[in-house]
This record gives sequence, structure tokens and C-alpha cells, in this order.
Amino acid sequence: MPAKDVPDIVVSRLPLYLRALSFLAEEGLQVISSKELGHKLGISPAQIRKDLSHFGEFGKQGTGYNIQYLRDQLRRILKVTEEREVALVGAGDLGRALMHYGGFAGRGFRISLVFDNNPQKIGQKMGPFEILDSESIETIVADRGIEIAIVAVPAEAAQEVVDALVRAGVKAILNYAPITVKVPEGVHVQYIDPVIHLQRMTYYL
Amino acid sequence: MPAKDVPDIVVSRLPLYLRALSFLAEEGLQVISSKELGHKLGISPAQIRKDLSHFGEFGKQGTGYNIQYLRDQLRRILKVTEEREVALVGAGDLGRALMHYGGFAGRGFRISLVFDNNPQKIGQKMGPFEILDSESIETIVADRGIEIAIVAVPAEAAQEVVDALVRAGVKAILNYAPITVKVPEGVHVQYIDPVIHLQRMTYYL
DNA sequence: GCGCTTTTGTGAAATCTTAAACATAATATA
DNA sequence: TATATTATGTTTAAGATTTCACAAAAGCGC
Repeated sequence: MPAKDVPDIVVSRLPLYLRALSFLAEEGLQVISSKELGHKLGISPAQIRKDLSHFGEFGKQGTGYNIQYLRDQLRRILKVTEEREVALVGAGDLGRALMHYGGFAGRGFRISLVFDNNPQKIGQKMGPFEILDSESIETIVADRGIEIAIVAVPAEAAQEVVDALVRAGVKAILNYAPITVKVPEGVHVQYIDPVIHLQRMTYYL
Repeated sequence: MPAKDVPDIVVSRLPLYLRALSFLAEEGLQVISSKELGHKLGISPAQIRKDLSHFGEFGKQGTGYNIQYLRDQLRRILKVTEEREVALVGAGDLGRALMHYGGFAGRGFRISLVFDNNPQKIGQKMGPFEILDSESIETIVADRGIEIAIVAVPAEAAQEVVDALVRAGVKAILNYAPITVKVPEGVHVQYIDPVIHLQRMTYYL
């Protein structure tokens, strides 16, 4: 359905292009060349053109790319044309910050369920949602047909939560817990651990 | 001082090794082979051995790696043997979550300054710190000799904040704002944008 | 219309990265 | 002590990714 065989590393850059194009469209700009876009992103123009060429021909020679058109094409390719429901597990400080984060809307995602295993929190409100018992992840997430989840629980609980999400049919997991989790083939995991990112820079200090 | 010419991509994996080894050390384990470690991390044993070989010989044939020893060596290589001070800019929900995050201690970092530009917030306490005026980033961060900063402000403010941090002498920036920023040669930036990570997975759904 | 400039899409070349394979060394077994 | 097993560090090969370079197309000015 998508394309035949696009390298993962190419796919991983598309969201960066989309983010920049959305920003440029907001600014009211119409057209941008691979050279200009590359300059903004710190990526070579050739790489941008090559990446996009995996999916079709979106530019016009001598002119560049129509910003709105390319943005829409990237949204289609990345399948974020409609807002997708996301289940959030973990109602701690990080969970709350994610809940209140205004940046999901308009970029393809909407948190629509929140779970926690703390009896003190279950039943309470967080934002517009009632915090649900983590025990019910399997049934509720499956019922709603939710495919995407964010895990914001301590490391000790993460694998267990991920297992429940996988059983519920979740196919994409954004894991904030500082641990590598095991998932079956076909389930995707992305990791966010600020310490890992910081340590990637201290080497160069 | 570090090594002659280690590829960035190799350096980027070292923190993952360190994280796993610290966890194993906590568990009381003594020794691990590249095969076992690779299995835990989803990385090939050959790659782990190759990566480590850039920095020296840390293992013993027939046995594997001494966990504590290799952990200590990685801490040394990544220069996180002592806790480093980090300046946090942005005292919103995310900033608060980072402030309260217990995961920095013991992994080489300690937030020790918090800035915001909101007059309502300046002077208030957040955790153990008084929120300082963003206007004073340049002087205070420079005075303290802080080299690392976390940017947790809206996209519109990010470049301006980054510029101030760079002028203050910061060399490593973890940017949570959903925008690519410009920095001079020699300043390192890592990005965390949950939407980017989510969009890297929706392609495969 | 005609040259001049710009910029795309792409095949080929260059570079970088990963995986495979193996000699060597350490340990365990008997 | 000899033999079998395990696992490293490194060399070599394979594979993946990026860069280069250029033909073709589109717009602009005159």
C-alpha cells in the first residue's frame, strides 16, 4: 500500500520535512526549494530530493516545491491526515505534561484515554478524562480499536504495560520509560529518554 | 583527548549500553557477553564489540565483559562520571515535569537553574529553585560555567533562547521545542518532539 | 522566441555502516 | 594435561546511505 521498499531512515526524516513545511505554510509562504528547506533543517538538498523521490515527483523544475501541496502529500504518506486516538499510560508529572501539551492537535494525534495503576489516582480527573485502571488497558484499548500508545510509567512497570498494550492490539508505542522493551514483530517502538540524549552530547564536551 | 575519530553513530549507542549495564549492575550481575547484551538491546553482538573496540579492549575472551568495569569505562568515555549542572529554560508543564524527574540523578546530570520569561512566574519557586528571568540567562549561565541546557519553551521562543544560551557558553542543548534551531559550529543540539516520533511510526500502520 | 538561470529527479560514485568470519585467548571438563 | 567450549577483537566482505553531477524542464527578461 505505501511504497514498495523505502528505507526506515528515509521515513524517519519525513516528519521533519512535514513539520518545517507546516510552519512555512503558517507563515503564508507558497514555494520552497530543496536548497532552502535543506538549509533550514541542516540537511543537504540532494538528500531531500532523493528522499521525496521514493514517493513520487512533487516539485517543479526551476521553481521548487509548492509548500501546501507537499505538506499534504507528506501527511498522506505518513497517514496523519485524520487525528488518531492515542492511549496514554501513566498519570504522573510527565503524563500530565503530555495531557496538557497543545502540540498534538493539528499534527495527527489526540490523547483520548489515560491509565494509571495507582488506586489514589484511578477515578480522578486529569484534563477532560477520568483516569482508568491500568488493569483495564487490554479490554478498553482493544474495544476502542486504538493503535497508538504513549508509555509514561517508571522503568519497572514499562514491560508489563507494553505487553498489555500489545495484547490490546496497539501497533505503535512511544516509550518514555528508560528501558528497552521487547515487542513482537510488527509492533513499532520509539524511545524518548532525555538522559540518553544528553549523554550523546557530553562525549563531545 | 577522547578517541581519534569515532563515528557519531557509534557514540550515539554508547548511552544505551551504559543504561543497560547500570541496570544489570543494580541487579547484582557480574558479567555479560556481547551476545546477551545485544539480545537485550536488539543490537547485534558484532556491533557491540565493534563499537566498544573504538575505545579499547574491555572484555575477556571466553567470559565476556565485567559489568561494573564496562559501566565505569563508558561513564568515563561519555564524561558523566561527575554530575553536571544543567540549566532548564521554560517553567511550564514540561519544565515542571523535568524538574521533578528523578531520572537525572545518578546518570550524570542535575538541573540547577530554571528560567522563564513570564513575569507571573519569575521569582516563584519551582521545586527547590527560584524561577529566574530569561533575560538573565546570558550572565547567570556564563557565571556558573554551565555547559548544558534543556529548552522547554514554545517554538516561537526557542531560537531566541538558544541564542542566549550559546552566548552564555552552553555547548550542549536538549531542545523540546518543535523547531530546528541554528547554532554555531561546536554547539551540539539534540531534539525531542513526541509528534515526530509518533509520525515515524504511523507510516507503517 | 531565445538565451540565461534555476531547480528538479536520478543514475553513478563515493562514503559510511553493519554483518560475517575467524584467529586467539580464557575457561571448564575430564 | 589435553580437549571442548565460549566469546573477544579484528579483518574482510556486504550492504546501506549519502553525495555528486547532469540532463531535462520551467520561468524570466528582453
